[in-house]
Amino acid sequence: MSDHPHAQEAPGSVSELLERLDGAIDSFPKRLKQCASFTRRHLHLIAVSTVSEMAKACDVAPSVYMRFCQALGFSGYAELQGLFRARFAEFRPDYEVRLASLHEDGAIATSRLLTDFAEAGHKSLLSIANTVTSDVLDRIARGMASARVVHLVGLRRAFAVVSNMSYLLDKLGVPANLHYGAGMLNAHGAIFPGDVLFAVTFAPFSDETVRLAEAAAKRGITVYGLTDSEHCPVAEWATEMLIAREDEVAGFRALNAAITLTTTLAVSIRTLQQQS
Amino acid sequence: MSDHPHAQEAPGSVSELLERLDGAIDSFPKRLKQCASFTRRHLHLIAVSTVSEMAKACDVAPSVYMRFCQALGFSGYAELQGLFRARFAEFRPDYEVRLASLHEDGAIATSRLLTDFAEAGHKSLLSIANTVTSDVLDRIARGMASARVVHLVGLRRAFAVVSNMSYLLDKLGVPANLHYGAGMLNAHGAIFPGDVLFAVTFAPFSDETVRLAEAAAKRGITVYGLTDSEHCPVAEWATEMLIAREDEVAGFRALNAAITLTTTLAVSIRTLQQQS
DNA sequence: CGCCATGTGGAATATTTGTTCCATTTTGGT
DNA sequence: ACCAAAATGGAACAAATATTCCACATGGCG
Repeated sequence: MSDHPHAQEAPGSVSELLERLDGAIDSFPKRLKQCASFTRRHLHLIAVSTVSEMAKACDVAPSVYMRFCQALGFSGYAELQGLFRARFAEFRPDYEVRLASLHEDGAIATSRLLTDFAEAGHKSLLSIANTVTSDVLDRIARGMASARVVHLVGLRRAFAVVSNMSYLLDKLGVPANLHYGAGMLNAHGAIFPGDVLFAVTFAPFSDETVRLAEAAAKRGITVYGLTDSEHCPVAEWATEMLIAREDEVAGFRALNAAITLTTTLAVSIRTLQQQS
Repeated sequence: MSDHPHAQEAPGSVSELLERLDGAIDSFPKRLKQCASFTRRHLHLIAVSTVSEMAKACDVAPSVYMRFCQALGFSGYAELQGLFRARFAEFRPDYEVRLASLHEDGAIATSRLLTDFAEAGHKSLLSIANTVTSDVLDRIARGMASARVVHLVGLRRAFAVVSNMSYLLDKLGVPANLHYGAGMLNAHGAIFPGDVLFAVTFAPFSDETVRLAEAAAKRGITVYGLTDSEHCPVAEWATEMLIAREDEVAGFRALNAAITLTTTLAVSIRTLQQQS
């Protein structure tokens, strides 16, 4: 005997929310559609906005946004917002406990792992929208587009990121040079004035990457950095820094934020090329 | 004649805040030091937390955190928080309007790209949760965990995926062999019975990757494939296939789905190791 | 054309959150 | 060991925010 024809459970994850949003949008009246489409595109705002702010952004009354939340199965805005703030329960994550529970049941664990990583991915993507300002990205794109050669360095976990970047820059016709290997990073032999260096390193930071950034900066080369924490030592030598925080699952992190940022960077360069 | 010995202006940017934090931390008493050091390391939490939450995370009383804000020159927590929420004001203008003005300002175009790629990432992650069943993932994980050597092959866009996989397998102690380079893939020289091959290729499919999968399969090697479409020719030779559909933006695709799948795979292998 | 069902937004209320106050504890100097 | 100054945390108060309610508008259908 509920007020709504089909009383639903509240979505418990970002994925579920997105699915419900996509499923329900057609059956919504005008104003709720407005809410749905704006919210869909600006999920990351929910964590840091009040109902009135979201309502205003959607160009509806606060009470309408309230009904929107309820139409999705939430008790109200607070519960919806909780979904996006929940990640920060990583304060005292009882790390050990999660690890233990992870291998207690193998069959279930694998299926849970996938949804956990997908969820962590959603959150990482939200996080870059929140922490990266587009003007930094824009300045880096301009710097790379006009560089003589773009040097890429990233070891271990960061290597996938720079190798992807190398592929993208190549496709765009931007001269790029991927620095490989341990002990082989050679700033003096190959890096010249007018070049830029794009250095990627995640905590714990790779000494070699940091030293290459330092050497380049000291020779007057523009250095851009991509990392996952505010304490990256490359920051000291970099003209611009990008921070891509990744949510973790059982101590492992995927590379969603970093890959998305670098891909955006590449496409952004293309936009610049097309304008000139 | 202020209450505080040196009345300061409130920091107007995150950089200023950090400088003040670093400059003042030594002169702070115990509890304020706690606030400063936790806050320094978890700046990103401020935007989405209440005073009580921050205070609790710092292990101090809310009133202490309040004084901490004031010691930094803010009128209170709200003003400090404003610093981290302020940047989102730029999202307030109606979205449709911004769409039209895409070319007039580079930073706006870049910002639009970032939200588009984040959105594409969300969709890609949803897609794997919907199309990949965990038992396939589980079987691949078991196959890899018990292989003599895991051979990895992926060229061009897929290379970042396999190089990431190579890093992860290495970290887990799974013997892995990353096959590099064009024309150099050599099935006969290095792949032996008991090995498995993990082949990654996205449309348009790389001939060399497909041929290596074929050669391996014909020699009785177990082949696993990861791709982005049902029509991948590797499927013909593979024991198991993973399909990671990626959404595109302006003809470019990030690698969210593929990276998330492979990371899940790796952690899944670790789970198996811990059970035995 | 008028009625009912549904959608809408402003204004009232309840709840949460930020902020201040002050009694008590701790610290450091003599 | 004593005192003064500083720091601390609980509890009261103020402000902001979420949520509900209801009068009004709108659109479909007899």
